[in-house]
Amino acid sequence: MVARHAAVSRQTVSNAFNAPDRLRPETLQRVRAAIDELGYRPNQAARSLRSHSTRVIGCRLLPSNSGGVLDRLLHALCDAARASGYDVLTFSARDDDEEIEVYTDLLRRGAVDGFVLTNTHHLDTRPGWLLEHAARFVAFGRAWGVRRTAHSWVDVDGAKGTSEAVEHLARLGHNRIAFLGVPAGSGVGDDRYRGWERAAEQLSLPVKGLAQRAEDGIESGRTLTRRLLESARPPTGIICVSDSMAIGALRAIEDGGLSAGRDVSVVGFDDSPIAAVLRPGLSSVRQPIESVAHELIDVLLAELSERGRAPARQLLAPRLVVRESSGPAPGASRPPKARRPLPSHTLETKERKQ
Amino acid sequence: MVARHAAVSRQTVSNAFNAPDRLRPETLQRVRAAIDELGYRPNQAARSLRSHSTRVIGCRLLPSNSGGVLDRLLHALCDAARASGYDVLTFSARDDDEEIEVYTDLLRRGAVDGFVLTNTHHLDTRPGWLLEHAARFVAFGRAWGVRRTAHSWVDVDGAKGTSEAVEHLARLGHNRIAFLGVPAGSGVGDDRYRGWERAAEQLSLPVKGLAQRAEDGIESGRTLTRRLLESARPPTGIICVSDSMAIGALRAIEDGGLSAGRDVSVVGFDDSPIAAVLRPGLSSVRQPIESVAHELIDVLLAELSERGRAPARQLLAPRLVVRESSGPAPGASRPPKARRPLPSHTLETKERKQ
DNA sequence: CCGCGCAAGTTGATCGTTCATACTGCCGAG
DNA sequence: CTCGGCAGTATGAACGATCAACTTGCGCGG
Repeated sequence: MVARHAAVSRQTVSNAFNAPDRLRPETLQRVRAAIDELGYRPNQAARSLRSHSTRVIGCRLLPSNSGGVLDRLLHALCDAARASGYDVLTFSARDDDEEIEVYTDLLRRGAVDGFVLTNTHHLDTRPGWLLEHAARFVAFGRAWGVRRTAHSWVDVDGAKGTSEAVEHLARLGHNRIAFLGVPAGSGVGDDRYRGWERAAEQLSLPVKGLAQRAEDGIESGRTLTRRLLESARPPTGIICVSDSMAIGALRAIEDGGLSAGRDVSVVGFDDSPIAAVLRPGLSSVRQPIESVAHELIDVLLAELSERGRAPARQLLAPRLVVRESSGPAPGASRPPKARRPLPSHTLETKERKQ
Repeated sequence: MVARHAAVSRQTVSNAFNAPDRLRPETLQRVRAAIDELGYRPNQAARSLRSHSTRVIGCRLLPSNSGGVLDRLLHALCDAARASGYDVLTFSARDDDEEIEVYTDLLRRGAVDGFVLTNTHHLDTRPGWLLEHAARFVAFGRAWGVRRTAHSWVDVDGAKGTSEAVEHLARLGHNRIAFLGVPAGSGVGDDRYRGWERAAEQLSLPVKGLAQRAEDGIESGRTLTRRLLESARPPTGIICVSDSMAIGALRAIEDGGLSAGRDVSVVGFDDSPIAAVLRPGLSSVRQPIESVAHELIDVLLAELSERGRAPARQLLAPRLVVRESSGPAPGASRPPKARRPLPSHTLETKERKQ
């Protein structure tokens, strides 16, 4: 400890970092001056060894198909973590089992204090494993398919997102609004489906035959949309569980010689970078990823500091980003409720940070 | 050290990890059995403290605008690092100065052994700073604008990529091939420009007035392409420094009532996920990011193990991914050299891993 | 028969912190 | 005047591995 440059003991320097309120202001200032002068930073390894906390958080990289959401999350996580004096260690894994192997390794080696779980899904084995092994973690995504969640999570209210999408289209005069979803059983998909269903029922819009489901993907979206458009009473608005589905929907609309945003409106989910680049620009529900990251870190740090605290849950609201793929319903020259400019949704100008 | 379960000393267990060749095979096996049985892993903090190596590599997250390249790189880096017993610690930074601040912090705290530099650019201050502070690192990207590079790097031969794009279009019968670039001075942009120029001259194709430059972006690509198409002798092929530029080019072609891939062919650079999703699909030069990541890790580990070794340089070749945006030149019913199926370029089927 | 050298494994010290506890004044109550 | 209590600081030990130096056993040449 070279910082006896300040004529104090090691421990006092240590306290200057870890418990500054225990020092007399005068001493603190002297120690801080010495620290700055010498450019001293406590060695991480020694600190971890003694205190059994590494100040590192582990996070699996998602497969890149998540449409830029992971990218934003990781950025925001790193920022939020660093602001609290933590670092983020990333790893990739082909599947959940491999992820658990990495957990085992990192925990046994004492390389991380806790984890941020991403991409939680129905019957996810990871939370149970982590609880069993007394690891600290927080999930981005609720514990789908589990009766009582015993762990902390932060999530985005997908139902609210699709509800708002329905309301948005309804305000534009649409009265047959379809939903392109994924097969029942996926927590996220069911959540978004319910938002559509709930809003449609509240607005007395039809739902029968208007919900189509298939595996996520552009081709799925295209096929399902073609089917919808060829039906006896085709919808004029389509809300999609993902942007990929929505891209497929846009294609099917073009395929049918129709114009997206004029003849049929489409809303996607996740506001992936592609959404802003497509023509027409894809209206999409954007998750407040930056806030999610902050909450994740907050919750995880609470989890780390207090053993055995009650699990925290945070549900954040997404926001609809309106682009050209959603427009007034055909024939509705004066849409019922949209005489005033739309209040709750913002028109996007260029790139808008959350 | 609970692993005296094997009736040996601590140090022998340590050797089983760090120098297995020093143990008698028989002993080694006994120790390994005990390790497996107890699920023991050496504590990272203690190991780092004593050995002054953390087995962690720092890597800045790039701003997400890099069109998916960073995402792939990070995945591959994590995989390659883990395969060599290292972990990757990520951080974000708004600019190079902030990045250097993080370097300072991580190095002083002894939290990482070295860095992978991404997004190197003209007159980059980071390599100099790192060299000056005796930090180990390897750059993804050459040291542009510096006479003698004193550090290791791995890069992709951008000139080769654009050259191949020119050859590809030439084989399809195009004889006026333009280039959309960024203003001179950016190393990457100049490199890609030279590839176009070199190939065009070798094939005796005109270059005069066919190279247009502006800041990277969709709108730039659109403007430059409009200008080209309105010129006296418009090109039939356009090679772009980036996919964003190429997207702009596609739009300008549509704007002009032309068909991309039939009337005018377009080739982008980076093969961002958007390229496969656009209609027509965008032909694009794909960087071998996974190989880059492996090389980066190899070079960095060599750098870590041998102090003062000569800097390593690796230049890898990209590969053109052909999609619908590049087709036979209009009027060239029998393109000169393409009677046989194109040999060196593969037609993409769905998603192709590098 | 001695001693040298090498292979295989052991031991004490050490890395740079923080923990637990002990010390030192100083103040005020008894 | 003494002593308990407290705030502020100092001291010894410990965290769990690796390093460097030391032991032990064995084969082999002189």
